[in-house]
Amino acid sequence: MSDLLERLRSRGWRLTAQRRVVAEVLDGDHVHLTADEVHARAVGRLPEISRATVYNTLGELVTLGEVLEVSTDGRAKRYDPNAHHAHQHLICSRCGTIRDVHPTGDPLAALPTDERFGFVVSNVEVTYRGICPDCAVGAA
Amino acid sequence: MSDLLERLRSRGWRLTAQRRVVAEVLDGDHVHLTADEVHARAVGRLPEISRATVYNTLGELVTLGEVLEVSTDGRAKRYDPNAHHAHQHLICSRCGTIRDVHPTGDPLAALPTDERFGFVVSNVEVTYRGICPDCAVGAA
DNA sequence: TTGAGTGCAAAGGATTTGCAAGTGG
DNA sequence: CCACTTGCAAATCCTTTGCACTCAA
Repeated sequence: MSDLLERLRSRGWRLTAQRRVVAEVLDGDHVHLTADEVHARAVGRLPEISRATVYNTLGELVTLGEVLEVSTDGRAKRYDPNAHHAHQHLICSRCGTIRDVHPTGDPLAALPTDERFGFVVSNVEVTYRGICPDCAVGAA
Repeated sequence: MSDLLERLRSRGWRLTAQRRVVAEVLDGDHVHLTADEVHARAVGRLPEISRATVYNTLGELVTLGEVLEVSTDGRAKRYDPNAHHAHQHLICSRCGTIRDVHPTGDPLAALPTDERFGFVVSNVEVTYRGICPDCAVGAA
């Protein structure tokens, strides 16, 4: 559902064809794409869109808090459109697939005050790594 | 205490001046340096050492499991010499400083079986983000 | 001795930037 | 209309690579 575009518009975000396309690409699938993959899909809908614009737009969406940046161990960052639900990532070490999983409690509570060293802690990222079922089958 | 070099030697790691220097730099401070920072400090002890060698060596140490690669949100990876103690990271969103903190329980246990989607989960990374005391003071 | 390790410089991939031209509100 | 966006290409940053040379074991 594209309440993403709604939210952006109501925030006074200048809506251009390029930006709409990027938002739609992110909103469509719930996979976690790299900037380049977003660009590739965007080109399918709007052939003239440039890579720079995709980067700009993704950067803004991250700043606005509508999209999350996920740095995997590999090189290219991935973008997670699911920023409004607290969730964590489960990454396959072999093929790189990312799945969203949902925490049971508040993971922030796991850090006791005496381990905070005076930091004001506002956020936790939790990433599980393992082998996905598909890769487990394919493994030697 | 450089049992790091001990361990490496006993694993049959070919010991060169460059490798020793890199290991010493990592072993010395418990900060989390970028490859370039490691190189800069290594140059202090061994002026001819090249960046490529530092990258090679860091990569090997990671492969050997002696050092951990930490991908922060920024660009350059940081290297964590504290690979033998289970720990998590507390990162200052403003200045990028990384501190090690120590988990109370096993964070792997926090992911229930029905949230594992058939993955064989072997590892969790937990990263807390916030503002460190120094930056809190400096903030407007 | 001799293959593993090194340095250099050039290649590589991901992302950013400068600036002229386009366009949404 | 006009400040904000875009596209393009070149630039930048981090990292890897190819290859001749060196050195630890």
